[in-house]
Amino acid sequence: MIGDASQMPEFTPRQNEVLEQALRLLVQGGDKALTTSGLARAANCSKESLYKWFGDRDGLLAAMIAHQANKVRTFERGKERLTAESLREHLEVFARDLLEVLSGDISLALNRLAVGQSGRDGSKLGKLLLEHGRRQIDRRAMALMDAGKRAGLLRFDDADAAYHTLYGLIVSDLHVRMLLGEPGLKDNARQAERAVAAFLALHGARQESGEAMRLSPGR
Amino acid sequence: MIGDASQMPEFTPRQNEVLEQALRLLVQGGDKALTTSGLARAANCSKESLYKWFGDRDGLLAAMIAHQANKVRTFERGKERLTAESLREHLEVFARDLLEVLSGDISLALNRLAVGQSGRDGSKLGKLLLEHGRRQIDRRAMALMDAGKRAGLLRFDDADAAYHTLYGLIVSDLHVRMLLGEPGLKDNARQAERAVAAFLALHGARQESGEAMRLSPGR
DNA sequence: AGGGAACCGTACCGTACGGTACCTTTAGGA
DNA sequence: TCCTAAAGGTACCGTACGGTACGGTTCCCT
Repeated sequence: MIGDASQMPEFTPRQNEVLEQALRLLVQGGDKALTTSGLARAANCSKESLYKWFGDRDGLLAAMIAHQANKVRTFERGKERLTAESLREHLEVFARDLLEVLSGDISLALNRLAVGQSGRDGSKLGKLLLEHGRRQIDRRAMALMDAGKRAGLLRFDDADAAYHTLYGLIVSDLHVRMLLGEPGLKDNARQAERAVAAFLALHGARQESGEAMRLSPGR
Repeated sequence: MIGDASQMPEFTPRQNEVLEQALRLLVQGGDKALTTSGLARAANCSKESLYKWFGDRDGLLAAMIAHQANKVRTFERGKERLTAESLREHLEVFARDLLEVLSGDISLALNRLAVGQSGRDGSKLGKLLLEHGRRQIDRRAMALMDAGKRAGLLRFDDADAAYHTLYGLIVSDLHVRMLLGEPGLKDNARQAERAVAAFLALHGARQESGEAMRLSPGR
């Protein structure tokens, strides 16, 4: 809760309250449950106010995404000196956080909404979601990878490609499966460990990590 | 109703024709464009026939998935002897095919539909889609991996985990991005190459492939 | 105290969908 | 040739949504 003066749609407290209710409705019942009448009833506001504040239904959806993005601020990591161990630790924390975020109720509901809408509206919502929701976590990962490379702990030519590799190792098809309604993983930490071990085997400077995959130690 | 032992719903030619039109409508305009009236008009059939054949709208959607799954049969691979090179080639073909399938119009439209529906119906469609659409390609990959291991070309403890690793390396977040409306890759082949190189670096028996990532040769 | 803006609650409108009913048309079997 | 079953065409019903209009209420500003 710091006074962050970044770029802001910045809604009033009342509007934030309404948006929170809107998210709740969306999470509980999908986009069919998010009707203007229903939201007005649930949030104790009038439909007229909704249209005055957000323009139309699409404006409301966009506002919900912006609102959620405003809530999920990610910490900038301290500038400690990286060791092989601390890098691995940071990568695993990142992996766990990523899995946590992707499997969150609100994230899933918003992604489902944007996916469902993406055929008709020229994927406006999808773009918004990727922009707002992904930029933070992407930056964090890229900073981490850059620091790793600068410290001589990681090797790669294309940071973007390496990040996509890391992302794929962490998430695989879990995101889509969860979007389709499958329950998430039982153990995010284990998945994070394995993904990071594989990533270090591919892009780590030391080769010994290459054996980690075969041993696959339980934690 | 002759003794075809396999488990397919098996629609009549007329019904398949209607389902094809339904898929066309879905691809073009998303689920809002797939209305019973619209489908009846587009397919020159009556709404009453639609309800007689498929029960209700959900039945129609399920039938569309089954119909599409019936179309996408994957070849069982011949039992040639595997070498390191042929394994790599097979893996790359698999990767390209996977990317091709996932970025297909109909696949994307059906996945969008199932994702949008997955909040309300207990993810019935999502299960159907994963079941019908994924089983074929999963089996093909697992057979390939098993053959690779048996030939001493691949090393892993858990075939399922290794397959998920391969899948993540190939697809990363591409599927979700495409579902959200982003255009697909320009070059599937390049992505397939890189993913397979990384996979072999992790699970291949020969270590020399580990260097492939750093050199990252052009095609 | 008074005036005005913002907002709530509700009633209303047009539309479009899912689903049903009814009638007409075609095709095949005796 | 006639009869029956399947399927096309269409009109219809109930419902629910997005969006608008309007009267009443709260609250702030001066």
